[in-house]
Amino acid sequence: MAAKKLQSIRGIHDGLPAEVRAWQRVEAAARKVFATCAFSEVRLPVLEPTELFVRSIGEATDIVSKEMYAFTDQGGDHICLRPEGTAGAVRAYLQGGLTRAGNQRWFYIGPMFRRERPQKGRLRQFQQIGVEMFGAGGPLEDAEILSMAHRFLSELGISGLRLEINSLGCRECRPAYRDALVAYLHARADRLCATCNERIEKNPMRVLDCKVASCQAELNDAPEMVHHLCSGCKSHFSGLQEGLNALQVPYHINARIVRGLDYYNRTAFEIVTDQLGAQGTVLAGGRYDGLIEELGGPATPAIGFAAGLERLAMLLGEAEPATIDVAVVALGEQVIPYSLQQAAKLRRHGFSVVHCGGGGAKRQFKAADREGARFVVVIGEDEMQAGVATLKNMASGKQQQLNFEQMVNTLTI
RNA sequence: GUGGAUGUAGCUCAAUGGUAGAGCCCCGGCUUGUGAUGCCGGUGGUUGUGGGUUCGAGUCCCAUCAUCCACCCCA
Repeated sequence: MAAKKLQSIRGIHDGLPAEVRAWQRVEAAARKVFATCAFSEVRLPVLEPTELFVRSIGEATDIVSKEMYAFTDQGGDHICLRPEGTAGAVRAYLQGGLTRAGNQRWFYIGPMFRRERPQKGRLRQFQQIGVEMFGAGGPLEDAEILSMAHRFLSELGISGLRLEINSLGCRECRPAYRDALVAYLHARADRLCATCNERIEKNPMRVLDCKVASCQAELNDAPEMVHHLCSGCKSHFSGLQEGLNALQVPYHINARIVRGLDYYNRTAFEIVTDQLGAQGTVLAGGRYDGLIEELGGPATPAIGFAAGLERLAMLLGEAEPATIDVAVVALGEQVIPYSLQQAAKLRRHGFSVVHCGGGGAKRQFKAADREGARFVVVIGEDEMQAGVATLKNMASGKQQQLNFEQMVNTLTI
C-alpha cells in the first residue's frame, strides 16, 4: 500500500534556506530603520479570541466573515489564528496596563492567517512586519511614520514604489459624506455592476475602487471624502502633507484608497508596486483613533502600518549565494581526530567551518566547493607532523602551508 | 467562493493513441593528496491520484488533489 503523499496545507509554504535568507534581509532592514525611530519589538500571540477581531476589524468585512481560521477548542472557547496584527497589539497594550506609560512605539514580525484562494503574492499563512504607535494623534506623527516606512523600503533598494495617501475622515464628517455618496450612487445604480449595487447600502466607499471599467466611468464625478472633510480632518490632512514635504517623502493623493478594515479613520495610505501582478500592495496602514476606546480602553489616538514580508522579498534582487569560511579536508584515517580538533579550534575563533568527513581528496574538495567554502584547510600526515595546515584559496586556487596563527590572520582578511 | 492554464526523472522540459527521452543535478572513472572547465560511463519514472473508452492511454473522457494566474480580497 502506497503511503499517501504528505504535503503542506494549501497556500501554506515552507521557508527553505534560500527564501529565509531573503526574509532575513527584509527583517534586518526593518530592525535597523525602526530602531533609529525608537520602536521596540513585541512578540504577540498567534492565537487570539475570535471576538477580538469581530469587534475591531468588523463583522461585515471579508476577513472576519469568511477568511478566518476560527474554531472552538476542547474547552469550548472560540479562538482563531490571527488574520492581522493591529487588534492583538491593541489588546496587549490594554492588557499590559500601558495606557498611562506614555507613547508606545511597537513593531512585530510574524505570521498571519487568512483562508483565501492562493495566488501570486497571496498565501494563507503569510508574514507581516507591523508597526503601531499608540498615544500620538498629530499629523506630524503620521508624516514621521510614513517617512520611516519610506526609509525602510529605500534601505532594501526596491525601486518603482509609489506612496499613495488619502483621508477617510472621522465620525464627524464621514456620515454626511456617506449620505452624499449613497445619493450619487443611487442616481446611477442601473449603470453600475451587480456587486457595486450590493455595496451601495452595505459599504458604499468600496464602490469607489471597483475595477469594472464601466463602473469607473460612472464614478468620475463621484463625491470624494477629501472634499467633505470637517475642519479638524482637513487641517490634519494638510498637516500631514506639509510634514511629508518637509521630510522629502514623495507621495500622491489617491482619493479612492479605501481600507478594508473598519477601524481606520483620517490618514490612510498604501505603498504599491506594479511588479507583483494583482497583489501590488506592499505596505499599507493608517490611523485608527477610535479602536483603543472601542476595545475598552481610554480614548487614545493610534496609527500603524503592515508590510507583506513575502511580497517585499519577491522584489529583492538576486541574493548572494550562501558561503562559509572554511572546509576542512582530512587525508588519511590517522589525521581525522586531529583535523576535527583543528575545525573546532577555528570555530572557536568565530569562523564558519564544515569538516568534509575524510575519504578521497577529490570527493572532499567537491564537497567543499558545493558548500561555497572560501578556503579549504588540507590536513594530511605531513601537515600534522609539522604542526601546519595547507590553506587553499578556492577562488584563486593558490595554496600555502601555514601554522594556526598565520591561518587565522589570512582568514580574517 | 468563481473562472482559465498546468501536473512526465531531484530540477527544467520533450515524446502524430503504438517500446517513456534530453539537458542540468547526483554517483563513479580519466594512475593512488586538490574543486569549479573537458572526456567516458552509471543510478534514477506504476507519467499527481482514482475510474472509464480502446486490441493498446503520458496522449482521449470523467472525477479528485495540487500548483500557477486572474476575479474577489488584501500585506
